[in-house]
Amino acid sequence: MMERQAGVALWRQIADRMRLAINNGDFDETGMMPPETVLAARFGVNRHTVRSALASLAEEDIVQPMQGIGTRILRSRHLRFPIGRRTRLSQGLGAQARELEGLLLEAACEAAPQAVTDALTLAPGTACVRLETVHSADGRPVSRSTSFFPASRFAGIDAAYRRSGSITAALRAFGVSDYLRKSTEISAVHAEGDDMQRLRLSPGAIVLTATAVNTDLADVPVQYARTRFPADRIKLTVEPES
Amino acid sequence: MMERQAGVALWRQIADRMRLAINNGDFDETGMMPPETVLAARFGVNRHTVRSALASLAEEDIVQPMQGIGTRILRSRHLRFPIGRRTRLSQGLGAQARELEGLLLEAACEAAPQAVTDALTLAPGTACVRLETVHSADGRPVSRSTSFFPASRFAGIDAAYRRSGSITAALRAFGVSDYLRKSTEISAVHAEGDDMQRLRLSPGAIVLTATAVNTDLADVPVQYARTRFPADRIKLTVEPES
DNA sequence: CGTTATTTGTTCGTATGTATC
DNA sequence: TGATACATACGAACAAATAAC
Repeated sequence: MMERQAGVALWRQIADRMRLAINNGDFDETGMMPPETVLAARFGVNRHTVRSALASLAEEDIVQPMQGIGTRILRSRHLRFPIGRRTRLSQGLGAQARELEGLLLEAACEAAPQAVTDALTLAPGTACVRLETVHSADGRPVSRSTSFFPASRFAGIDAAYRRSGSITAALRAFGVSDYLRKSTEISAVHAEGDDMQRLRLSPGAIVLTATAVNTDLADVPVQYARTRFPADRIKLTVEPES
Repeated sequence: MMERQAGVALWRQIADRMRLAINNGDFDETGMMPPETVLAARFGVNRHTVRSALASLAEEDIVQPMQGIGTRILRSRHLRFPIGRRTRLSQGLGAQARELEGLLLEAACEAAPQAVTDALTLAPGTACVRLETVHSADGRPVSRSTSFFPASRFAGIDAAYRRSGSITAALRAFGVSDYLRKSTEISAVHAEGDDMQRLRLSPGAIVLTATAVNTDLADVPVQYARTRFPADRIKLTVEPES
């Protein structure tokens, strides 16, 4: 039935499937999880194993166990983040959350890695401003970004970002009235280290990674960004649009 | 150092990181993995643990251990699958593999799930033709698709697909000369059941899931498809185009 | 009001897998 | 290779809280 002895604990596999079912709205009628004994029978495992899985979901604030009553579902549903010609981080999630918050974790000016200079068509080792940010929707972290801007043109953009809390506004302060998404590359990996902490994920959680290059209206690259989204909280959508 | 009691065995976490490093081209210069003792030191674990991780990668045909010499890297690099206005499964991967093969696993005509009828703007429970396919590049499975076509318009499209091995050709046989990608939704989950077998993945492996709706030139929905890509073999790219 | 059924919470014990030395 | 410590999974209870009668 379910894979054992594969390097992934049974309780975690079950936690994954339950999280998915919750996000899929499978229990929306009652707002409660089925009883542990029922879940154990459904997955063909011991009740203890189901309890471990539920404890893991409770840790993530997805469910709340209540003795004598059952296990309540606290959160469900994905947010959608649209990727298109004019992709803006804050704007994309705008209507889907009551409160959206951006936080600048770190800013530095340094020689950029080769992947960055290649994408921005800069000479290898060119200095760039690097911004590390996290965005939260209704108190839940939903994205973690690492951005690079050519330092020659955008020195001090970190201060502009700090003032406005917006990349769009910060770029405008440097004369970039508008910018377009040139390319986006999407992959997915298991969460690691800093991302796990910042996005409040448990080990084994999946992050969607979008690597993007933005250009100004003259088609000159202005930003290279790698944004990580928790796959259980965000879906990416691609909308054909001008 | 690395997370314990996390539901994911250390050797699997390390296998994940090594697979990522290999795909990232970190060992391209030599084409060999560093010695086990070096890897053990780098990850801060016992050599046995590294050996378990390497055994797992060998099982996936990613590396090949050779007595007295070292561990050779067999495969690396991602394929890129472009998503755009005119997304075609075979065409997208065309130039990146020597040999591309599509296989029809199953065809059926049945009442479609609600998610499908909603997306295709059909009445709930409308009959659809369902096609289950796998695509392989150079002998490696790279995608697993489930497609739905309204049965009233496309009855027998399975035969057309069987003849041509192409959705584009099969649709053309039904008078759809061209079709466009209306929407795409991307998420990522752990591989399960049938997908694990068909894509030859190990448990805990990540699959990128693209759910798409295609319409004909009159903007009438013709196809609903859910395609699963192994995240360690495929990256999705979003290209703004005409 | 107490009784009963349901449901989560806890404690034993045992066997196997994981990781180190 | 064997010894050791801990995590995982199962099984069989029993305790505690809640709801319905």
